[in-house]
Amino acid sequence: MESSSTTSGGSTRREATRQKLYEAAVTLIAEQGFSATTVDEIAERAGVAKGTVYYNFASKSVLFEELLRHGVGLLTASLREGAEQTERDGRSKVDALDAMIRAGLGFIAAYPSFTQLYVAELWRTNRAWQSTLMVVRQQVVAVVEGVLRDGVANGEFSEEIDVPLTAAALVGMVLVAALDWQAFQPERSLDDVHASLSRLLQGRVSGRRS
Amino acid sequence: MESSSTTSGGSTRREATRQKLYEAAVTLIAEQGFSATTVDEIAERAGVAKGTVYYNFASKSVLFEELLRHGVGLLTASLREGAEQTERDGRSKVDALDAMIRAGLGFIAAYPSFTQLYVAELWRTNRAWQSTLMVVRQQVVAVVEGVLRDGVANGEFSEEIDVPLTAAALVGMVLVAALDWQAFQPERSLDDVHASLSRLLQGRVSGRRS
DNA sequence: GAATTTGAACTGACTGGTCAGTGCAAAAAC
DNA sequence: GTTTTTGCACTGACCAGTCAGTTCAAATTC
Repeated sequence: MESSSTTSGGSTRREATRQKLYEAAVTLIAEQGFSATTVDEIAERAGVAKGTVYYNFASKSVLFEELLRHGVGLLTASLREGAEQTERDGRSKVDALDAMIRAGLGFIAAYPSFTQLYVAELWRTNRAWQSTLMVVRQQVVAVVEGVLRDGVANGEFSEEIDVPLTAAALVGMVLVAALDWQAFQPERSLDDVHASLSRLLQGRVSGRRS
Repeated sequence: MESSSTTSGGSTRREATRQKLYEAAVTLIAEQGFSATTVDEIAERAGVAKGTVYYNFASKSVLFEELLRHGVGLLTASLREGAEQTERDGRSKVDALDAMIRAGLGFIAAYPSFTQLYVAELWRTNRAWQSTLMVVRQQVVAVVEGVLRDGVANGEFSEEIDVPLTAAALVGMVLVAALDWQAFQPERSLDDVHASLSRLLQGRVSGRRS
């Protein structure tokens, strides 16, 4: 999150340090995983001493949990914003979904490391931060669920759809398609990828017309 | 959990030991990640001495790479089998896709740990087994791409679709939906989940009543 | 307004523990 | 008698977390 350099109360220096640590940690953990990433590495990459990490965060796990929350906050905000724009224009819910897909792709393009890390850690079981993961997952899926539910309510979507499951599937579709895009065909444009997913969403894959 | 001995080669004693090690490693690594899982744990869970691990595999990484290849072999076989069944019946390519989704869900239900591990490790960069990951990803996506290409060729799918990207998105959709199913709503039946994804695939979400 | 004090932020050497991988003699298994 | 497994002691590297000490800007005192 941007830190307004002035504002009262909180020490800005501390906030800046935390931000640097988030940025260092997110890339390292995305590349290597949580356990393979050492606190020394994070400190070095952030350009601070190891002690500073522990001055700002109670432990390596806590740093990770707060990083997760921080990033998911950005993601959900971005999704919601995408959806709300179409809402203001009084467009359909399919358009809202479409806008969210685009917003999701945009976010992932902007923060690929965070997305990598999110996908890699989300379905692990028996870990210290299990509850944080659940919360964080639910926050993302809930945004999509909201739009789906609205669409069902106004008759735009079939009542037969399973809202939670469909929402999860949509999120997965976007996440995985985007990661694949970044990792294996980064030359493609966002519009390109968005168009493909849009087509898939609207069932124009199995329809024969052009 | 349990799996029959894998077809080929008579079960040498060595083969059986390897299998036990795969099974032990897959659950542990799925839960904790590669780095957080120790060789001692794997040996203990497999009911084998640590020396045996190193008698059978050159290193922890090699064990992991071979485990990946082994599992992806099972997955692609299962997907292909699903698709081929509809092919024998001369059904449409949508049906083949549908059958593959079902086969994928079935596989994931049977080997949830492997799927967890696969998703968690697939988009990591800068790791020792990078090349193995690429190969293994391509094998899975290629199966889906094949069906899509066939469908485009016979006019059943629009020529506008981006085959590689759509294939990746479909794989992602199934993987994530299935992991979510297992992790957060395991009481649902396979049929249930399959029906939802099927509906999504065929664009009956945004469509009018069926 | 210069001198002094305060305390939040930061530093990095150090500790106690963990873990991948080795070596090898003896026992099983085939 | 060859292959495979066992058990276990050992090593060297690595790492999370600690803590006594440093820095410095703002607050306080004179």
